[in-house]
Amino acid sequence: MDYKDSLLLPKTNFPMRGGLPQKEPQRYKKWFENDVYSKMKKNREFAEGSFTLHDGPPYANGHTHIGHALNKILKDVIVKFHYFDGKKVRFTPGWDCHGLPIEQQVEKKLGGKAKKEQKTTEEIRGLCRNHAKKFVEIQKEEFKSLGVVADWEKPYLTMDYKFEANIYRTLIGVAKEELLVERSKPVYWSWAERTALAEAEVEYEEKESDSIFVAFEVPEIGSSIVIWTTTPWTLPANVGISLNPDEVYVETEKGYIVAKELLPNLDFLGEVKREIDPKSLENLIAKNPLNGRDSKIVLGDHVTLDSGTGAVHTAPGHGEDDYKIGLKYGLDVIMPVSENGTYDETLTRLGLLPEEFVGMHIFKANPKILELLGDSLLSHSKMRHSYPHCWRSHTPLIFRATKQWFIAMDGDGKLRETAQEEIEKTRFVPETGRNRIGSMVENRPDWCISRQRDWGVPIALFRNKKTGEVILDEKVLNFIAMIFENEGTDVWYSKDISYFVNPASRLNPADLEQVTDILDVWFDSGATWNAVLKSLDYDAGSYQADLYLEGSDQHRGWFQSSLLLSSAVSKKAPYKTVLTHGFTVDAKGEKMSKSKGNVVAPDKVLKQYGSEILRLWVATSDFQHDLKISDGILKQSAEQYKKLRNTFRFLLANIDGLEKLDTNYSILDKWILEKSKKVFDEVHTDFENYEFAKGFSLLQNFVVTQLSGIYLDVCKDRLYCDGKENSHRVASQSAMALILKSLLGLIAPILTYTADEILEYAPKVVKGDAEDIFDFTYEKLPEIESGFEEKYLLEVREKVNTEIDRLKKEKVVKNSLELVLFTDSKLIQDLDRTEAEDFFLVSRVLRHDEDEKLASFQIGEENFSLLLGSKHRCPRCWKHRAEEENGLCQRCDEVVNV
RNA sequence: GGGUCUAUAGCUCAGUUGGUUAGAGCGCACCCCUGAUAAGGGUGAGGUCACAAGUUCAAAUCUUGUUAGACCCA
Repeated sequence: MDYKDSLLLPKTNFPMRGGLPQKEPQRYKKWFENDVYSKMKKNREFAEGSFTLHDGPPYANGHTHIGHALNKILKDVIVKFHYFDGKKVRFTPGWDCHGLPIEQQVEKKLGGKAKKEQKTTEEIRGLCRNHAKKFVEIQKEEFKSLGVVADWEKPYLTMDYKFEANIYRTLIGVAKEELLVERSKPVYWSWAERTALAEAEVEYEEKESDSIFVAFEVPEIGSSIVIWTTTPWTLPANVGISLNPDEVYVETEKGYIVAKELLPNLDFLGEVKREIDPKSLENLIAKNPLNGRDSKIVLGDHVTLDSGTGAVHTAPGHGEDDYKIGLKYGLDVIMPVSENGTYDETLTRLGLLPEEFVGMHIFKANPKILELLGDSLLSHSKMRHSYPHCWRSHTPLIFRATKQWFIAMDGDGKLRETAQEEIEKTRFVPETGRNRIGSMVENRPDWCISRQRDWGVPIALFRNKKTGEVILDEKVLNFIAMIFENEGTDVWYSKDISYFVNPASRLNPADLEQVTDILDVWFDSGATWNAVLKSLDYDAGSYQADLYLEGSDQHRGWFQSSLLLSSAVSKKAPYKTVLTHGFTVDAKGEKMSKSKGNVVAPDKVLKQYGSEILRLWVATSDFQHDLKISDGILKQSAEQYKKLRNTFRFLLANIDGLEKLDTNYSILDKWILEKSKKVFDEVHTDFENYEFAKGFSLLQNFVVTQLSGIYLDVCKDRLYCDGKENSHRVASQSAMALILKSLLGLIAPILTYTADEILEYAPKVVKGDAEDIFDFTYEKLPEIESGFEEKYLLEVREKVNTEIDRLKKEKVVKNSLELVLFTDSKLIQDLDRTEAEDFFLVSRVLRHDEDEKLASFQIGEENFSLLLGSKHRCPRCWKHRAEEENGLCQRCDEVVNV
């Protein structure tokens, strides 16, 4: 007779396979159509704790890559963790919309620079705006397809009118603190295009230059320092000579000073006479042989001995390093070159060169300068080298000091100091981030915030045409901010100047001119704490944010720009915690690149595996270092997912029909509840500390080995064979329901989709009144003492299994239920008989030893043996407990015949 | 070239203040079940802790160097 129909076999409609790539988009669509983020806000309206994650804006250009996916998934997981933990959460996503790359894309679309120049600034800005808008929408959909829940209906865009106004207001705040200063600084300059260039616009090409060695006499010591340069035209602007403080210099018998190491290459200088410590030369004055002006000897680490003489001609108006060392030693920034690359009147005004040079192009002047050097020119040759060129005109670039706006790090504002103090107060995860940003803030020069570009927030200031003085009157600036708030900043380029002048200021527009520089985009994103968190324009949470979370490259970027602006204006950091993640690399740990062909694209992962697998990959990777991703690694995540999904499925199937909890737990129920609580609590703590990989592997391990591997397996007999209302059975179901419920809340931040799907199939005892997973809160399991001697009993079980495995391989038995376990262990004898049988998956556990053992072993003093049972196989439950052939065992008989 | 960081089984990760024979899961191999079935269970094989020196009674752990890789800067 077939008793299968009399069993209570597991039953659920929850599908074994997820079909994630097909089904995820549908569920996500439903979430967003029902505005799940608003629901989350409403559900926690009166919650006690709160958590603000302030989103760092990705750049609104191009599609998202796997690094973006990692970043947003992590944020989503953390926000949801706090949500399911019962807190009020805020997560307003944002986009960085201004800046050069977008401007370049627009120019490319227009068909080049000439076409672009036919358009007005206003028109260009309109095109940039549309470009950014398009990619905001594209990226938004890509993020949503990862299951990321955020305020997608009202994200912040740095080009929102109100946002632009608040960026500008942040600038006003900086000015108010007297941190805004104007100063000359060398930038890449294309004389052919008459414009400053960003570093991204510089291309290196071969160029032939003059290579000259020039002697600068140092009257005080009666000898000459020899410098080497390939840009003779910069010599008029020379104000210093840099030496490396850690190298040895020598004076030759001919009276020339150079680095000792380089002398062998410079045979025209003669033999060594004596060694010189460069520190002894610091601050001495050499004479520029061109014009007899002073040239101060300074010391700097930037001096290398790769080539030249170890003594570097220093002109702060014409070089980055020169500029920096110039700041340190207070050297003048001299800049005698005009926009189009010709010398200007500065030559005669400062006595740099004779009048005939005024108006002459610098490259044409080179030979004449060489003539003028006379005997001081020790050597001259031509050389070819890689030299920066303008990407458009392909003409050689120059470094040219121009007026730029800076945020002063030191001085009265003490910005550096404030920022450093705030770093101390901030929590960094990992802790090394503190050191990293700290050393950058310690060493960074003043922040140059001006750019000579079209697409950005204008440094909207007035300058008096005659005096050159800049108006920083707050009333004047606030008036402009008000206009920006309503109309955006594009109007700065279209309306007449009088439109912006506050009538109450008594300024005469005719006396003024507008500054047309724009702000560095890092200023934009650095002001998000002000424009998003402090303004009332977004419901984005509170200032300071609980968390900023970005890739580790942002120590230099957003973390720092935000810290500086917030420290400058509000005197504190914008964040309480800074968390960084590493970069995604391939299976070998190398970075992804198109040329290597090792790029993992998010959309491909979604199509092949689904977002849940990508999310699981994030949760199981140690994101504080670099994260490896490859098809093989994703396959592994997919396997883990399957195991979890099936365990959930089995739990659902086993509690089918459970209507009311029965807490008359058996010792095994108590054991798994106690164990689950311990594990879940620990996992929860790990998640709280952002240790997802650690927590998740603990969870996975528990699910595989204890829950699925032991408990669910050993409960099969009672679940299938006991009577439906049997307390033994229902108590186990109850334990499973409790575990399922808690487990759902625990994984919901990571596998939100799956948790939501599971809930659809869950009985009322688990689901309660929840419509979906977002109505859930993680509930800790109750504290239960099982008294189950886990360590010992698991050891016995393992040994029993080893023996049974051997018997199976020897073809002695096929199924462990054919066996009876004998033991004199008091601990096991004291267990409930059924619990013991189930735990070891044998038909009987007895205390009296007999002959004909199939196997025996000892653990400590205690003896165990296995032998074939003397009773018959019950055709219903398959335990060997029936008194006669083909007869039911007592339990089954009662179940079937009552 | 400089700064910061990383390296533990094929893969993903644990590994307390130095202290027994370095752990887990996945994957793999072999076996069982066919009442979780494109599932489930059992057993097992995998590691010179990147490499080399040093400190120590004792090093995956501390120090120095080397190699490879990542980010930032020059």
